[in-house]
Amino acid sequence: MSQHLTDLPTRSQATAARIVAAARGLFVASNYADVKVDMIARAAQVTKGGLYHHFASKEDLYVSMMLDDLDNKRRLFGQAVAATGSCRDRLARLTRDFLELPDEERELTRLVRRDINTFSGAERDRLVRAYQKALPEQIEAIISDGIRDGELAPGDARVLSWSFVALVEVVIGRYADRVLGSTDAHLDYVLDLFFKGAAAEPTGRKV
Amino acid sequence: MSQHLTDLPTRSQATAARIVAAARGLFVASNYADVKVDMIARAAQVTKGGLYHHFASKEDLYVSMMLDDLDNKRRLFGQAVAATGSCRDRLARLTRDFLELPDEERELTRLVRRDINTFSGAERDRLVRAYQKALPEQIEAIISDGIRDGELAPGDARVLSWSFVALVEVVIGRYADRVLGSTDAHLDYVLDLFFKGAAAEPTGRKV
DNA sequence: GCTCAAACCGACCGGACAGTCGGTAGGTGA
DNA sequence: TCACCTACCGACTGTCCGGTCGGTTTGAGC
Repeated sequence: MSQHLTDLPTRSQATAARIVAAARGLFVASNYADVKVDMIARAAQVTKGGLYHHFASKEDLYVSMMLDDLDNKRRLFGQAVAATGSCRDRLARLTRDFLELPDEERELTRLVRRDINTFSGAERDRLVRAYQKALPEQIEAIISDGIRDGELAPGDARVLSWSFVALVEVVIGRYADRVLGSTDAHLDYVLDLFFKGAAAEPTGRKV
Repeated sequence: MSQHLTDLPTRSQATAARIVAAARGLFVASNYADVKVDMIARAAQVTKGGLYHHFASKEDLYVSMMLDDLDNKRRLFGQAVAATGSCRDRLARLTRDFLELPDEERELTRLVRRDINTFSGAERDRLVRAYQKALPEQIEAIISDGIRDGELAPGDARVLSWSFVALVEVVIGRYADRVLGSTDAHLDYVLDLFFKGAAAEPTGRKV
């Protein structure tokens, strides 16, 4: 190994990375069952045998790909959690970081919810846990602070964080993405709706 | 045909209905690919041959099942659209009608979004159109009225309606369902969040 | 330039599963 | 009771695809 003292990628690592990249593109475009191992291999310029030299199974490849990505996202969004400022500002930062991701990486987030029923037992749990650590839990942390500081009305932080995630997913949908235009418009829509609601003017009436 | 002057179900119709009912239960529990035709047949007390006597293909069975159900929902939610009253009241009625549906029928709504990528071309479009007619379009109609009457702030009614649907889907999730308890609590959560937002108090500040 | 291991190849295997087809059962009308 | 038609049966088939395995290539170290 000429590379044993550096962290330049070895040939093996480069091939594995090529396979993962090819898999990402295909899995984003179609669901788990419709992506064939042969397609991934061809897209990655490897044969099936070569692919299986690096990954134990199709499921292993999928899970590796997702866990890598979710760990990156966890680190990325962790910055917003660690940031100082109002709850709204920190949520804005996190959401902006998300919206400015390359299309493919942003779309990957949908996959967990789309394909999660495909897996069973241990692998499924690993995926769910990684997803929760990357997104809902970090948003929940910010929202909990918001509630504690009186910026948000008291409520279940986890349900609120899932609601927030759901709203973000709406604005990255095909139609909403087109209607809203700029990233700033997306951001304003989500934050305004989440904080102030859709009513025409602040209603002060008792419930 | 002894039944030709009545609308009592014939033996054939009864069997077809049994198959559809069995398919519903199984498709709600697992995704399209994981439900085998043999399982549906067994659950419906028919053989595979019998099943294929009534439906041209697995896809045909799935689509028939969904179109039937979506048409029922379209009629059900149409009542809220036709109702008089404030935008909030009509949305509340529609949402309550939805939340009070039997579990299985409520869950069916998720399937469209879950399995839609499984199909291609014509069948896919039919499903999407039926779904849009049943849910987003009817909500959009109510929301458009709300904007026109000044009850809601100006905005894209379709994006708002999808946001509303997304919030409803959150509260029927496992965790939120448990935390919120009663149907009324679900309803209040969704409507308050959608209309007034999550902020602690009505903010009057200029944007 | 020889050696050995890791990387890679691709024809093949075997199980799963949607769909078929030749046949039987049951009921209806003449 | 006979003729006929629809409903239903279930063993079988063809295909698709994840995974395997005996082999070849590559290149690092000596």
